[in-house]
Amino acid sequence: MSGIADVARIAGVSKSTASRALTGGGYVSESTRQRVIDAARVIGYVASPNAASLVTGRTKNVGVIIPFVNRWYFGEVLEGIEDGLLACDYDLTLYNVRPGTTSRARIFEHFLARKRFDGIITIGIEPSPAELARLVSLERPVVALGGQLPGIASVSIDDVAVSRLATEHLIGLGHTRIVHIGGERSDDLVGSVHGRRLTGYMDAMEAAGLGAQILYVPSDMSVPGGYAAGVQVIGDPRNRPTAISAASDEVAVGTIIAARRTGMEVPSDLSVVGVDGHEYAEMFSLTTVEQSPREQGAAIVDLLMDALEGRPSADHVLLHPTRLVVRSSTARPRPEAMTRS
Amino acid sequence: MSGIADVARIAGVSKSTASRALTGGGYVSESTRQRVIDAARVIGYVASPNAASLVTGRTKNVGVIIPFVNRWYFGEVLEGIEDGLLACDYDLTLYNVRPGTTSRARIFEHFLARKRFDGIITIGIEPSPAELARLVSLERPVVALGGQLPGIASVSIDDVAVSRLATEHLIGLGHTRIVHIGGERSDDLVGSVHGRRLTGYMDAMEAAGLGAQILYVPSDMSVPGGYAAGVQVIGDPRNRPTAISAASDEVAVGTIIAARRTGMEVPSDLSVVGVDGHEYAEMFSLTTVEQSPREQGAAIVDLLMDALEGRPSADHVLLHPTRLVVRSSTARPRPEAMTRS
DNA sequence: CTGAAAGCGCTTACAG
DNA sequence: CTGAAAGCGCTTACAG
Repeated sequence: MSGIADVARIAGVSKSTASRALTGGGYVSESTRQRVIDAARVIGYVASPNAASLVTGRTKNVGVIIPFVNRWYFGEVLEGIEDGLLACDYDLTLYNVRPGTTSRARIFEHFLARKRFDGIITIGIEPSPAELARLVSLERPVVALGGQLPGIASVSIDDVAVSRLATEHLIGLGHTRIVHIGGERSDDLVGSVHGRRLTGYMDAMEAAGLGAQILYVPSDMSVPGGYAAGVQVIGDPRNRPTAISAASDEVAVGTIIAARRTGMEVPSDLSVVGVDGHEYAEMFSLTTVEQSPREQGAAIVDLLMDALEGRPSADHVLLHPTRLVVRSSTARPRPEAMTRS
Repeated sequence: MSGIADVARIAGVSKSTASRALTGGGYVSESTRQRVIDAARVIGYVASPNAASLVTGRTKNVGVIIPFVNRWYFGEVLEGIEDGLLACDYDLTLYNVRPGTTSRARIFEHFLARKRFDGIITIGIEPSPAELARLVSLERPVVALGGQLPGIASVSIDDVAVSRLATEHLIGLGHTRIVHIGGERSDDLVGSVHGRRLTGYMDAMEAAGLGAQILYVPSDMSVPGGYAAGVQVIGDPRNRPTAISAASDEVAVGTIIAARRTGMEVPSDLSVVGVDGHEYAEMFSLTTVEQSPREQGAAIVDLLMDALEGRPSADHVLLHPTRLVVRSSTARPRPEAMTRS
């Protein structure tokens, strides 16, 4: 394992000069720089990040705090972040704070305290006050993706608006008996993304004078969750809605699977709309409000880099664009269904 | 930011003693140790990993090289590994070498060379000779999950056997026109998991005297991939098989979705069997050969820890157990279908 | 059982 | 533009 002393010796300069040539700081004559760089390449020299960090105080590493890795949104975002960090020459340390595990406390209290990073990106995390205090105490820039941390720069979509738009799409088609699946009032660790999407649904219903028809069924934000809830909602033939506004595409897909299994046709018997732009959306011809988590991952990296390099960032809270994509999981309700309402 | 000198001062001892008390190495009287620990707690002291690594040569960090984060198997395994490393007090640095990206080369040539880890876990990676040479040149223990690296300790399932078993299950039910979806001959970066599963299918067919009926359709190892391939296979009413042996549950699920969409009933018109034990399996009543990626993640961490602590590991190539779980996506073929064969 | 000293591999003022 | 020296925050022989 060769060190900078070896490079210096081969290039015939001092360690100081070798360091300057390699890191790009300070004056070095072009010819010397070239000689040093060549020497480094010849022996395959790579600076020890530990030693460098010790003196510079920078680690060239970013910590990513994420609740799941195995859900579409989180996986996409994580890959977007990884790409972004790679381009900036940063490593990524993964802190998986799955809700309902004891490891979450351990990570916040023990692992983060090591400060092995120049900054932190949280994804879909709504920290408790104690956790937030921990985060602040690290004295490193923190940026948030898809969660609202007080006083922390963030990137997200407007979760209320997307769900309102999805619901308005159903209302515009003539539906009145619209059930929302996914939402819940209580906000748990994943953040109240589903809570805000429920709000969007309710807003749309009320604005259309359908406040009395508001009905929502809580569900896990996953395909099996949507399936289980869908079976329940569809099961009762007398109170069956004509349309479902799902809190996410995973929930929507689960609902469609449940519908098909029950022998219902989508969209003739039941319209279903989701939110996300999931990779399965096309396969299920799912009408949805699309977001782009990969780009959000890139955007949050940019925001963090601004903070790390002391650049003022354009915006404190960056709202990422979304768009309604109409496919064939939604249609006008059947006439008899409409009159029954 | 307080250092060990502060702890030492408060506890009234030297830095040496403070360090010994905190790291557990060498002799320290019980009372002194307690005083040091208390002092550290009072000021919230956490040793700088950089400084410690610089002298010990250990980073307490593990690099994980993974092609995807967004596929069920990989996500599960990653969470299992994260849990295991957490328990051993190791951080996890993620190296996402998605196939078909330029970042793969950059990671192998640039990022890994920093050696920010005590060891490496590769997941489903079949490195090129050059990449393997890189890995070896790091002079750190490397262990592999689900890929075969020459001379490297590994954990995996018997991919040939699971697929053979799945196919035998179909044959046992009386099927003879069985198509395999997923397999391909060429092996790409993800490793030839699908190649080995194709082999298992062919072995079973040949052993049953059905060699002439062997037929396989390549597909992406994903739900949309299985859907697309399924539509093709099912589309031709004259050559339609009575059963599908899918290379993975994701492919199987995609096939089932395609079948339902085409108006076919599973299993009465078509039996489908998968491999994995995916979280969707139950929702689709999928018969499958179950593996447990989370436990494999734990097992590979154990293997790496053995190597890091100089313990001889029990086994060099550890084959993880699997089991056939019969649900209702498979059944005897219809009589007329059988005679037609 | 404890402390003074050296050193891990770098970078960075500071002189020249 | 270049080099000698100090120091980043720890741990570890080595004496005592």
